[in-house]
Amino acid sequence: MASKSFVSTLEVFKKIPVSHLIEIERKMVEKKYAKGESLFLEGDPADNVWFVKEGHVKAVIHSASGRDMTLCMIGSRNMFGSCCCFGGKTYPCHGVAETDTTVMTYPMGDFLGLLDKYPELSHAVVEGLSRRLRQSKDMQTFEQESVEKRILHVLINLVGEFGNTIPLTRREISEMAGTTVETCIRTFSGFEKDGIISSARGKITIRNVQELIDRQKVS
Amino acid sequence: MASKSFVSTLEVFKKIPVSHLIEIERKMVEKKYAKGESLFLEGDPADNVWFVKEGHVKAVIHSASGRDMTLCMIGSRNMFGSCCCFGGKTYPCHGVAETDTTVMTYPMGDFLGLLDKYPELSHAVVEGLSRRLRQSKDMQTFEQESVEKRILHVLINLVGEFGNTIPLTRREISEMAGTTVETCIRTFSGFEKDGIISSARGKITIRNVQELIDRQKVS
DNA sequence: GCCCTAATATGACTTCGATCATATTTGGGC
DNA sequence: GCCCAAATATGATCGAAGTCATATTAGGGC
Repeated sequence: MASKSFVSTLEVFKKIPVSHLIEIERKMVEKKYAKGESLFLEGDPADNVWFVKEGHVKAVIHSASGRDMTLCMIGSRNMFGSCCCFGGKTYPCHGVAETDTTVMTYPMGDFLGLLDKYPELSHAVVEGLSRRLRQSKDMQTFEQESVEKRILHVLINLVGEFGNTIPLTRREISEMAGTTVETCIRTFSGFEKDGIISSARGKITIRNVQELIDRQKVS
Repeated sequence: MASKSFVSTLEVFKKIPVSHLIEIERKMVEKKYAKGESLFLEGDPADNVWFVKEGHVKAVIHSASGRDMTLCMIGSRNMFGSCCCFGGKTYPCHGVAETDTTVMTYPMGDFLGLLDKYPELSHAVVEGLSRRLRQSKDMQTFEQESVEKRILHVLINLVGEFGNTIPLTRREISEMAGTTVETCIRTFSGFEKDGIISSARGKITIRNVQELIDRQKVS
């Protein structure tokens, strides 16, 4: 059973006895989505927590002005849904498969039961939520900075997620940085001219993260 | 004991037996701050959770470009610190007394212990965190909208906090909306001309919240 | 291999809101 | 009551980035 070992690799469950994981496992349902498919829509009843098994999922909001914004990327072995759903009856954003993706779902009601049963899980969830909240606040710090700084910020975060080669297009970066494709492309041209990144179609390679961090600080 | 009744009025503790609250109470320390004083600085060790007894506290970040931004206002009987501190060793923002304020502090380590002991508390905290996270995401939705819409958004939220008369200056609103005082004043002039608000120095009166919501939707 | 769509690229123009400057008003403290 | 600092107000200017238009390139599917 490949999926059994999957559950035990999840950070939130790491302190729960392996024998109990089998029971938890039993209620999980595996689902597959093709790139671009919706896992759930904004406003759908939030009835599951999700775990990414393979691929990447993004949380998108559609603003009144029509421009989409990517709030966050959830990579392999990460949980989502929990971040927004306790106390909320519906998903506050649109979940989209960023790549071909395999996820596991777990019923929200049962998950709340697990929190009572396992204080360690509760701790891990609270920790995860507050980490995301800190991240979110952190993003707000940059939201009034220049587009260039916001893009640098997004890139620096993505290096943590993907390593030095980021498999995303300029459009995707622009949606994460809250700008337009055109502005994003122009900014990247500048970065390439200055030699701090190189890129191919749908792929960005960072030579040295420190250079990005330094550039973010100046003027 | 006035402070004893205070603890029992806190939302997060509402499901905990009153007899246990006395013990919790014992570790709380009351502190008073004058308007403008700092409760903690960004980067201070996050060693306490806080409860507002009287007044208002704001969470501020200082961006690289020097402009301050108010992330949130915490009103009477609300908890803060928890939102950012689990798993984080330091406060990620600057806590400032928005008015003359009385707060109660509770040691972070003991609070984590309480979470294990009282699943109901754990639930309440998780719920609070995810509510704040949803709010935060919600703010991001507006951050790429026009200044007018952002200001309307801030006002609508503040009505929930203060009722129809908001005791804040245009400077304070501008810091919450991520704009300048001048632009904020100009926008308010427009609102007043159209009769959807009236105002005195440091006080904004909303005639009808629905008018704000409607205006937020157009064009 | 070819086609079509999406990604990358670049120019021209416009606009929103920041910035700077300068008044005027007002309430709290002495 | 007077003074002063902060709040409100308004004009003029500038620049970053959005918008629109148009080209070029490259990869995936048949």
